[in-house]
Amino acid sequence: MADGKADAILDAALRLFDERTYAGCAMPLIADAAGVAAGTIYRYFPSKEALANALYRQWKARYVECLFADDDPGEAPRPRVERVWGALFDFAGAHPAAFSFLETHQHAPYLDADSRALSARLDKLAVAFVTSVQETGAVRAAPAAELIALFLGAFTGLVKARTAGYISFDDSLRARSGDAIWQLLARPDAPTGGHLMTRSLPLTTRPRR
Amino acid sequence: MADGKADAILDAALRLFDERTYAGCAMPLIADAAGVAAGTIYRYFPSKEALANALYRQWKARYVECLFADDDPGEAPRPRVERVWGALFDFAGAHPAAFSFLETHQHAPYLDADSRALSARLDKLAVAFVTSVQETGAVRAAPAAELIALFLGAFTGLVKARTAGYISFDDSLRARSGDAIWQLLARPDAPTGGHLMTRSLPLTTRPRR
Amino acid sequence: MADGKADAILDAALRLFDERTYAGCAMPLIADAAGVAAGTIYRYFPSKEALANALYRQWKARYVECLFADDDPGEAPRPRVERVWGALFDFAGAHPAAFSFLETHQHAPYLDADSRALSARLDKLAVAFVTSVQETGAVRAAPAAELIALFLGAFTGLVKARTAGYISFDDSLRARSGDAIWQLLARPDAPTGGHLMTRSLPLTTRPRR
Amino acid sequence: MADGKADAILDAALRLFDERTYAGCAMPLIADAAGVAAGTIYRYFPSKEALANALYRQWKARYVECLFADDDPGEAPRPRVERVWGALFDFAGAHPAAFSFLETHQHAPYLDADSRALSARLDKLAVAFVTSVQETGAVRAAPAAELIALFLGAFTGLVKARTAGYISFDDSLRARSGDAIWQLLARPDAPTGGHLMTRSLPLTTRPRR
DNA sequence: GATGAATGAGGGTTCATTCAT
DNA sequence: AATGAATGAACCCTCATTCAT
Repeated sequence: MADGKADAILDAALRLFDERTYAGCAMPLIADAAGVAAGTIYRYFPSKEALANALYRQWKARYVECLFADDDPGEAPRPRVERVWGALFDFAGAHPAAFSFLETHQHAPYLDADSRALSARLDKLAVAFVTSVQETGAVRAAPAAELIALFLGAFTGLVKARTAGYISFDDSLRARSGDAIWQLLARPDAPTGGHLMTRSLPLTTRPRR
Repeated sequence: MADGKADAILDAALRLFDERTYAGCAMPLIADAAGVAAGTIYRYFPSKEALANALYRQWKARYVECLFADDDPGEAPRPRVERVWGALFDFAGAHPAAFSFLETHQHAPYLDADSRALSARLDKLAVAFVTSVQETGAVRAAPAAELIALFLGAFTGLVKARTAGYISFDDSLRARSGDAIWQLLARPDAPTGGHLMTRSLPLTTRPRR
Repeated sequence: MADGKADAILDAALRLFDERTYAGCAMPLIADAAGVAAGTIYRYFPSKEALANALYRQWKARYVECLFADDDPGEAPRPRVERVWGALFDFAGAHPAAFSFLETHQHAPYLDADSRALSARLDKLAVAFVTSVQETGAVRAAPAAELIALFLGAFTGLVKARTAGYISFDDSLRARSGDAIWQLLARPDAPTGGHLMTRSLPLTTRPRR
Repeated sequence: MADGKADAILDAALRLFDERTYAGCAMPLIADAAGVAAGTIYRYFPSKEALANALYRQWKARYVECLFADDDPGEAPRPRVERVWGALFDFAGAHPAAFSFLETHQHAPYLDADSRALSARLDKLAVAFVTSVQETGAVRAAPAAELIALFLGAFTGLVKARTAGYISFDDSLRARSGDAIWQLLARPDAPTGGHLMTRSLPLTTRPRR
């Protein structure tokens, strides 16, 4: 995972910031974990704050990139939602510390304007996605922020449970939780149907009221 | 909320630990926020770590206490689930910082054995609750830890969204999200029914396979 | 010389900044010399830079205050000049490190606006003094800055020679150097005269050419 | 001024040591200013201290060399003094940073025995010069160190005033200040005479008392 | 020879904790 | 009991120096 020194430092920082919080881990600790001297960090990052921002941006960018990468607005809502859920699984499965770090440090005081801008961009994409699936009528009419909070919060819960050792990420979890989260989002009185049907019958899904 | 000095200190610490993390806030800062001198904290708590543990235990105990306080194992699953969801709403609505603190600092390295024991006790209660509602057949057959993670994670998502100013806690949110979370937990092919029916038809809910 | 801790710190800093330059002496060194812990300095001064500025201002103010304190514009030029020379002697005799510090750190990059303003104020007073004594015709018609440079530079030379152990400050030095400096300043073809005579018999002293 | 790399390094170090003090400037800064890599300095100078000493010695040697280069003990005191004053002007005019560096770092703690020896040699030459001109009776009978301090201090004052932008070095300054400094040194009651006469009448200049 | 990345001791500064008041 | 000045270890960061390239 770590090729150059900068990467080794970023990797070590990611793990330690996630485990011990930003303020809770000393630069020499990160240096040790990265296998470099304390001073070396400063050849790559001008300060601890800059390191944390670089870290945040790096992962947030990857996160944004893969989250809606395969989304197809022409598809039916359920597969779209499950695809995003699957993308979360893929991302957090491969980079649990990164996912956790991004969630935990969402509004950290040391994040600079660029980092916040990136975060805001993701927020907008998420709102656009939710609004888009809501427009089909298959998804609850709640405020987008609310559904995002439930959806993302639920997934974050899984990641934390995994980190705590309570559960493990596998295909069965992915399938079960994907179904569960769809039920959470689905308009209760809408014809939900199975995977196969949803795709073929989007037009029949009409809100009753 | 703050009666004696100890309470003032605990209140200040709660807010600041939640806002700035444990390592990110200095004792004099807590003292200032509590309106006492730095040295005074040490008359009530032997150390910063002890203060954090006292804080954690105080709120975790209240949390545990109110979470399943009104649970009635004889009731139907849906109202039982919604009652717990409502208890979360009540608790987090009244003490958002406390809820957030408990969630964030769940596995903090400074928590001592007693704090962890308390945490484990809540975990057990939660597992027992989930197992209990699963036994009726109305709730998904997933591992309890998984459902707890989704359920609690989703609620935590709401609290964070509220803190970020994206949503606000009100009755409509409570109703909407209560319904959504039930759908997340409910056995997909079970007769979900309305609130009133759920209670009367638990026995008919049979898994297909 | 040092009463409270702040004074002890200022005294230690004065001596060490003078001996080893600002960048050349570490805060713990100052703390040791002041007989306090390193952290204690920061209860009185927010930073090393602030300490240096406080030091500069403290002494510059005293310096300005005593330099022209006894100057009487109605007096004859020579006694006025010698009074200032005497004031320098008194000040530098009592506080050699302070005088040296003020001279050496005159344009130090860490001096803030207030410190520079104080310095500029002294410069103006000096120019006003020189201009005033020049107006009598008894002092060279050179630019004020030039005469000040020579005058103050000569005195600084004495202080450095004293610090190096080459000379010692006593009444005979004061008298000799006071006379010498007057000769440096005096208009060459002006009636110089002795101390007593200067005032009453200027006209009898005729240059040969 | 910079031929090889060593010279470039010395030139950069001279300017920076003078501007920011020895402890106040980092080796990479000097390297940058010299247009070489940090490590390259160590191919020419074993350490920062050694670099500073080399610098000090280089300039002190040139300084000593040119200060009394044209002195002719057979000449009259006034022209001899003014020649030295002129040599100072030439040296400091051509190398203001060098002059300033030599004066400021006179007793710097990092100077080694050789550097101090060189400094002592100059001191001796200066004392010899002063003693020599005093013997003619045309110069004050004060201790040589005292006259040197006044003389050199006055000149240093001019250099500092120039650096600060208060004055500029030109022929009129040289003439005016040369006259002034002679008046400072001249025996008050001795026949001072003009330039031309002084030279022809050294033997007649007898102290009266 | 020259480079500049890497080192780690030491710099300025903060902060958990103590203790005289 | 309460204070807050004082402490010094530990923090983030700099920099003289080294060494693989």
